Parts: sequence; structure tokens; C-alpha cells
Amino acid sequence: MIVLSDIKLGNKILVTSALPYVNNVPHLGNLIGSVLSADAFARFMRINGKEVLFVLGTDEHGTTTEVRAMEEGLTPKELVDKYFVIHKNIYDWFETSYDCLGRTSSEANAKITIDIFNDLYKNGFIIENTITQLYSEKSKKFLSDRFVEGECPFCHALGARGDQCDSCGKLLEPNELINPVSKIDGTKPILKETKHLYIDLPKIEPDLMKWYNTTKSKWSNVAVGITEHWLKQGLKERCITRDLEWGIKVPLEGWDNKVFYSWFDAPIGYIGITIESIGDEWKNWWMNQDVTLYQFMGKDNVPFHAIMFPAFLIGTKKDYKLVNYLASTDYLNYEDKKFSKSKNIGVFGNDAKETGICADVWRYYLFRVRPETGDTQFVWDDFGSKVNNELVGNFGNFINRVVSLDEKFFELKKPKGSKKELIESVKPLIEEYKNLFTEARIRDALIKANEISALGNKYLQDKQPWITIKTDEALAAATIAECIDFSKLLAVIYYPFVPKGSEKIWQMLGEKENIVNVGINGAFSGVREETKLTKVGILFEKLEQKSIEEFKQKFSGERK
RNA sequence: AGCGGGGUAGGGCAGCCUGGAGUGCCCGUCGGGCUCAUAACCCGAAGGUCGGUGGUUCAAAUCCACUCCCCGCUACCA
Repeated sequence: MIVLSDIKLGNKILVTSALPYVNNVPHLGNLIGSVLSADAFARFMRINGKEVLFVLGTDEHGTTTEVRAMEEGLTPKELVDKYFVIHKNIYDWFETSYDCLGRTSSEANAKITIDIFNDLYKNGFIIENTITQLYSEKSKKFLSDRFVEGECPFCHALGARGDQCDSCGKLLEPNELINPVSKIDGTKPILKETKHLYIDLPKIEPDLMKWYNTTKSKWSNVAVGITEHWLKQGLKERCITRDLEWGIKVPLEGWDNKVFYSWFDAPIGYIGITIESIGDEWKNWWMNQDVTLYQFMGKDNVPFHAIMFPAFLIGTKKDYKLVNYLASTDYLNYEDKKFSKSKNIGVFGNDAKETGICADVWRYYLFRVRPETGDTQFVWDDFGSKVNNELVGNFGNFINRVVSLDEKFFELKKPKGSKKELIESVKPLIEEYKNLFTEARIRDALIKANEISALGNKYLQDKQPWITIKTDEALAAATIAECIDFSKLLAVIYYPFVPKGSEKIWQMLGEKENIVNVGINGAFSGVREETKLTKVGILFEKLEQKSIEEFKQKFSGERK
């Protein structure tokens, strides 16, 4: 079936990955949902001839950071500095090709957040409310958010947090809880008056709806589902300030003991990080309607990107770029369980490196089971079988066959006579591959790449150059030449998934020009005749059953 | 209870939004081919009343209604 895409792309593609919360090590589920997906997508758009800006960073404000810092005996600043390095190392190890990497706690982000706030304020979308809030007399501070636990007023589940009941998913205000208890000191908090700022979402809603209705058709199913669930319930004013110290100070007189709620400055962080990285150029991306904006995230992040962030920007009445394609994923579970830091279940970003399995292989499997249409599982046996059969057996082996044949019969020189019939025949599949990527269906695009690669193996099998070499050398030469050209195309289409492997092939083919500059279109031109190939060894190692068993044990959480 | 995900060949999945012959992917089983290749590659076969009932339709795995099961979460976690 031909996959059609109705997405019209401009020449500039802006890509964001949800900003991982800084005070924890991200696990494979976090990575595939946001960072890696955004990376494969950004890489694809580059080889597709687009100008790309890929924005990545860390979300550093909020209550959790304060609590965590307290636990580790650090200041919030020290804590986020420490974890930022950990995050950066993980992204780098996974070959993340970000153009901008930054932090929501930067100066630049504080400035743009305040700018946006001032616009909202000026346009009458900010409301001041005095509310009675829970206050701990023992700790002498207001208890916002997750500092308080109690019974949910809607579903009456116990252990609901102050900002949200995980039981029924409803968003709460902390003072709505029944029988609240302070999580800091265990005391029963008292009610005390405090004032807060709210964003008037109902007032913005009409414009938001207008925009949403023109955009949603391009979003992932889960994103549309979640967004409409929210809209159906009707938007309410939403508090955007907190009684905390760690955060961006509210720029109004008499408000200097309040900071913005981290969910206010976190999405704005995409812009802040861009400014932090490329300065004034940021306007070419975030205030340019010719840009196409793709945002990648896990499904839990959808409301903030589909409703909150667009509402903030619409409320400024300025020409900010709103998301075109909201690419959200479901969850990747671990061997039928959930990833859990405290139970030590699952593979976390820093563990991946220590397995000795290379980043490409991790990337391959994660993209292969990317949760595009429902939750999926990371299963070690499946990891082994998909890597060994698909990545190694199909793609890696094809490349290896070609080099070996060429070495054996033509001393590693590319022979003459490629008819480009294989590469031509595959053009419709390449179009499908491109369309899938354009719709952010990364897993399906990878499956399509595998399909294309398998045709290479079939071609070799059908043409049997190792036999025809004995009777018709020109024919064998043409076959191998054809396969060398095909390798070039494969290197390009696999580049979003396994960049290191692709670059190895590139080196093998003696290509001088950068793989991104050549791109998909350029790859059809093939390899110059007489080119001397360079042997680069095996592209991807197989996973041994024995090590799979070991890893299964090691990450099951049962060992200690 | 609430929220979320799911029930498609022996196992694991995609296909469902946008209805058009059960179409496909990985493993497994059986048979064959090939021997260039990382015990890899290629071809073929067996194996499915697409959880159930009812409806809409010329046509339903796909849309609608009802129903039966399974799983996850509700303690940091996406």
C-alpha cells in the first residue's frame, strides 16, 4: 500500500525533544519517546534536504528538584549542574545530533519566560487570585504540589498528590485534598492565605480551538485522543506560580517570593534553549511561519504541548511558531513490567553503555519497537532476535556480502556496468519511506528500510554473481557494481537509525562528500566506477544468547 | 472503583483512524535452493471461524452498539 502524506513541508524544519526532567537518569522509555525519536527524525530531514534545527535540553526547575537537592545535601543549582552532565553524556553516547543543547535554568530562558509572561499580562490573560493554601507551620513554608498528599476529592483514592491524582488523572489544587499531610515533615498543614497568578485559559480557548482544528489532523492518534479528552472537560484558569525559591522569579512588584510553576517555563525552554545556543537567530525559527515544527514526547506530555504551551504563545498575540506535528509515543515497558528506578528494574541511559553493546544496536532496537500505536515491550530475547535477524542478518550481512564478493572477484574495485535496475525498482519504496518519516512514523520507516535492504539480498541471490563469474564476467561485474550502488542508498536510508554504521559504509565506499549533503536524492547517483573500496570490518556485532541471559538477570531488579 | 493499554497462525507484533479478497513483519516448525556472507542469504509449505453477539454496508479485522476476558497504573517513575 502506498502511504500518502498530506503534510506540506517548508524548507526549515524545527524539531524539539521533550526536555527530560534533570534530576533522574533517563531510562530507555524516556529516550525513545523523546530524545531518540527526535534525533532520527532530525537526521532524516537533513538527508531529505531540509534545513533542520534540533532543540534538546533539560528541564531543571520545580519542586522535585528542590526536594531532591535536599536529599542529596546539595543546593538546587549544584544538583542540576551535576545531573546536566549525566544527561549530556547519555545523549552524546547515543549519537544525538542536537543543534541546540541547553537548560531551562539559563539566563536566556528566564528572560524569554518573563517576556512571554509580560505579554500575557499586558493582554489581560493573567489573573490574580488569593487562595487559601496549605502551609506547614513547622517548616514555615507553603506546601505546593507534591509536598502534600491526601485523599482525592473526586475518586477518593488515598495518596493523591497535591497537583494531580494519579488514580483518576484529574488535576487538583492542593487545598482540595481531603486529610492532607505534609510530605516534608509529616505534620498536618494549616490553611493560610497566599496570592497566585493564573493564566486565563478559558479566555484564550476560542483562539486555541481555531488553531487546534486546523492542525490536529497531522497528530498522532494518542495525541489527538488525550487533547480532546481535555478540551471536552473544558479549560479552566490554571495557576502558573508557586511558593518556591528555585525557579524564575515573577517580575511583578510584591511577588519576589514567588516563582513560575515549572510547567510554565519548561515548554518556553525550547525557545530559551534556542536563544542560549544561537542568539538572535532564534527568531528565524520561532517567529517564522515558514518553519514546520515537530515536537516529540511521551504521551504524558501531550496536554502541555497541545494546550498549555500553544495557549501561552497565542496569548502573547505575537507571531510565535506553534506546533505543526505533535508526535507523541505511548510507553515502552520493560519485560512486561514498568521501568523502575527504585526497584532497579530496566535499563537506564547510563547502563546501555556498560553492556558493551554499541549505540547503533541499541538505537536499532529502540526504533524497531518504538511505541507508535500502543504500549510496547522491551524484551531481551526479542532484542536479540531482531538485532541478529534484521539488523545483522539482513542489512549488515548484505553490505558484508557485497564487499566480500568485490574483494574476491574484483580486488575491491568497483567494477563497471551497473545498470541501476535494483536502485530504480526501489524508488516507490523510498517514497513510502519518506512519507512515513514525514508523518513521524519512525518505526514503520525502519521496517520499510528493512524491506528495501532485503531486496538487496534477494537480488544477489537471484543473480548469483559467484556463479556467473565463471561464465560471464561482465554480468557478474554488473551485478556487484549494482550492489555497491545499492549499498550507498542503504547507507543513507539507515543513517537516521544507525548513524555510525552508515558512516562506516560511507568510508568503505570512499565517499568524500558528507552523507547529509549527498542525501537521499544524491544517493541514487551511485558510486564512481573504479573506486577502490576500503574494508571496514563487520558493521554490527551479533548479540550472543549468553550475554542476553546475563543482561536479563542483571537488569531484572531481582539481584539485590 | 477510576484511568490507560490490549485480545489477529504455536509465540511476539503491524494492519483498524481513512471499510474493498486475511495482507504483512520477526521468531518457531517442515521442505527445498545457494555456498559470496556474521551457522548468515533466497524460495516454498503447513498453520487464522482477526475474543463473542448484534447492527450499518454491495462489502467489516477495520465503523456503531452491547458483551466476555487479559494486563498496567493509582508509592519516585513517562
